[in-house]
Amino acid sequence: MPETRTPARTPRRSGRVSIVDVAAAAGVSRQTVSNVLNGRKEYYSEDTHSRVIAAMDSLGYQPNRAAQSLRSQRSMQIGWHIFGEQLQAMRGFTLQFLQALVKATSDVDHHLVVFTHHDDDALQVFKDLVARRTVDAVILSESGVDDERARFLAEHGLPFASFGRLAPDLPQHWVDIDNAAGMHPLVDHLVSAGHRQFAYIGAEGGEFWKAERLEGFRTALAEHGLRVPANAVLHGDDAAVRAHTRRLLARRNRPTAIVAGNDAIAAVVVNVVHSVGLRAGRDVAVTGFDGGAIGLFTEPTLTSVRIPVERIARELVDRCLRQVRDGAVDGPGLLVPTEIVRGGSA
Amino acid sequence: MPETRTPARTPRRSGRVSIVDVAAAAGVSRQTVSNVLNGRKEYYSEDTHSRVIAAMDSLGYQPNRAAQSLRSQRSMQIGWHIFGEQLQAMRGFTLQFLQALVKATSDVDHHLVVFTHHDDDALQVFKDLVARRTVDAVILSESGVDDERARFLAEHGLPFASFGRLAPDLPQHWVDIDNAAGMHPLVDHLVSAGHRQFAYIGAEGGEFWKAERLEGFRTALAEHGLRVPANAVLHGDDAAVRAHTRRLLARRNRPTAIVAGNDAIAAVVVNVVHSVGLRAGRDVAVTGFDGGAIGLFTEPTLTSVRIPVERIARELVDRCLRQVRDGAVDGPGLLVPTEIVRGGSA
DNA sequence: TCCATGGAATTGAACGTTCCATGAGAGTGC
DNA sequence: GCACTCTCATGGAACGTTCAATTCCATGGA
Repeated sequence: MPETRTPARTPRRSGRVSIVDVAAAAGVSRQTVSNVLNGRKEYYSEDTHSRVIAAMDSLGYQPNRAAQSLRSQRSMQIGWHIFGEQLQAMRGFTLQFLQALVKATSDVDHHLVVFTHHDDDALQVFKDLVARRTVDAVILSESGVDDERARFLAEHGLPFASFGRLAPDLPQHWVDIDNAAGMHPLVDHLVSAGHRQFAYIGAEGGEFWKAERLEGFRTALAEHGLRVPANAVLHGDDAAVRAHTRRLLARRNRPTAIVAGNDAIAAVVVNVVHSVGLRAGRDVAVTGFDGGAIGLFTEPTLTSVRIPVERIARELVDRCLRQVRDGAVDGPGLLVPTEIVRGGSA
Repeated sequence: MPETRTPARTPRRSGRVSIVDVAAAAGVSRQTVSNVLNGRKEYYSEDTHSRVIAAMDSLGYQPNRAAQSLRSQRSMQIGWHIFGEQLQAMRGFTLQFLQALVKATSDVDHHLVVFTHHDDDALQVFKDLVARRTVDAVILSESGVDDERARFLAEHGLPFASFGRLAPDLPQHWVDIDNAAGMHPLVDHLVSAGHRQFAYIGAEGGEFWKAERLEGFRTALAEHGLRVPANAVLHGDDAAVRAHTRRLLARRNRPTAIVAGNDAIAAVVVNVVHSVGLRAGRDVAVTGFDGGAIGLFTEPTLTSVRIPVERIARELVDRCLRQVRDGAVDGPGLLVPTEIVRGGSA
């Protein structure tokens, strides 16, 4: 009998082309194809490499993620966890950040899976992630310094990276912007434009970045020998911002420059400025912070501080993968610089 | 030697608890645990069911996605593909839609994977998806009637559902809002408030929904015996919208109501209205369309038409899963109703 | 001649689940 | 008592890949 068994050329039931089909076509073994696929150059010759590549191309082979994932214990997926508030409210750069994350992950041949929590237990999502290993790592954004999500992930050994500084006893896997430093060019610009009377309107809430922006604002002013009166530093939600702004503008010695804690607030301020018959950028300078799309929809457009989302996304993904590859690496956090965006509002 | 080899009770190298551990703990077979897991009630008794559940709980068992996926040929993941423009521009509900999708997918025990394309070849992403089967189905948003993505997916047999109507020769797996119908209550409201002089400012581009909103606007007016003058129907990008609005407001017989094609445009219009010293909602009525977060950031807030994103997301996911389960089911598309949102702008 | 060396490739096993075919045991009908 | 059905349960195989160990073969030194 010339051939006892010839299962080789049948495309197998699933119809999809697998690694063994490629192996057969290239005249090598399964494992060799796998090695080529994973670029383990020390295990194959230049010649076989090209034969395998040719076979893969001609068969239109694509490795099966589930199989790779099962065997290698890697999902090739990165999770992104966001709070509902980030979506509800118009945190200007959330969308840009999403796009940046999709790009950053796909650049390293990974996929981005998005998570939110809906019920009370914010950690439930993470318990599932840890147990089922559906993602190799998690990116947290809008994290507080003492983020319970980060703490949980650290305890359970799931790699993560956080957009926002973390407490010293947590692994320092974070990327953040230097909010305080970002304020300086903004203030410099305003002062050199002749402004001396300032007001600050920030978002309510105790997050680190909120305090830091205000602090940076104060420090920057101080460098010019200026200070902001205590009654001109205000906080609040949407409605409060409107009210604050109206009252500020009604004062006898009304501020000539209103510095907002973020673009969304600045947009509201601009609106209120107009609604009382003044003009932003001419009668009152208004600045934001984010540098996102919101600033383009106001009239005039916002002068703001741009957060380099693409860079941040890349760094976060990079930190995640380093942990996946090398185990827990506890490097220092990273502060990325911001840059000022000139619009018409200041 | 007392022990030659005893791999039995050792939790196996990976350290994770698997289906066989549960089986051992419950005193049943692997397959029975699997059956319980998948709710195949005809294959186990009530008694074994509770024993298995108890064992799973006490061991903290979570099924391994990769293994399930490999064997069952289901990834339990749904992809969402978006164009860069949806992220760059402030398509108001993109974020809300994201949140709704995350919720809708997690409600049916699936995950959401987000895709964009970066290079020229928009279909490259889909070629990968088809070949690697990383997702069971794809959700398209902002789809044109003759969407090439939908056509490609239909050809390659990957289930999909589209937010936006599709050409008749494509599988009718779509959900959409009735833009024309949505305009009617808005116009009714304006007319009953006494408005007779209308203008319309829409986004540029030939998308179906843009034409339909304008058409709905016209029809609704006609029902009141009114019509909009040809020179008061305008289109354009951001800058053009500003210019258009200024010119409209400068006319001797300026419109008393400006109907915008979406919230982003309406926001710009409101801004311009204020910047020329008028007040939206008092001197000029302004309406939007989307009913998203943008409308809350203008002063006054926008009167608009709310798109029921949660409902749409649910329906899209549902359509996807029906295809995955039952094969290609070619039901009719679904038009979901909108509702008017009352803000201060009209 | 013999053995160590090392590059290139191969084979058996394993990852954790579900599919498939089969089996044990109890109940039913004749 | 026997065949039949029905419920519940089982073990082997398979999904497609990578890990770990092994083989093959040419080379070179002792």
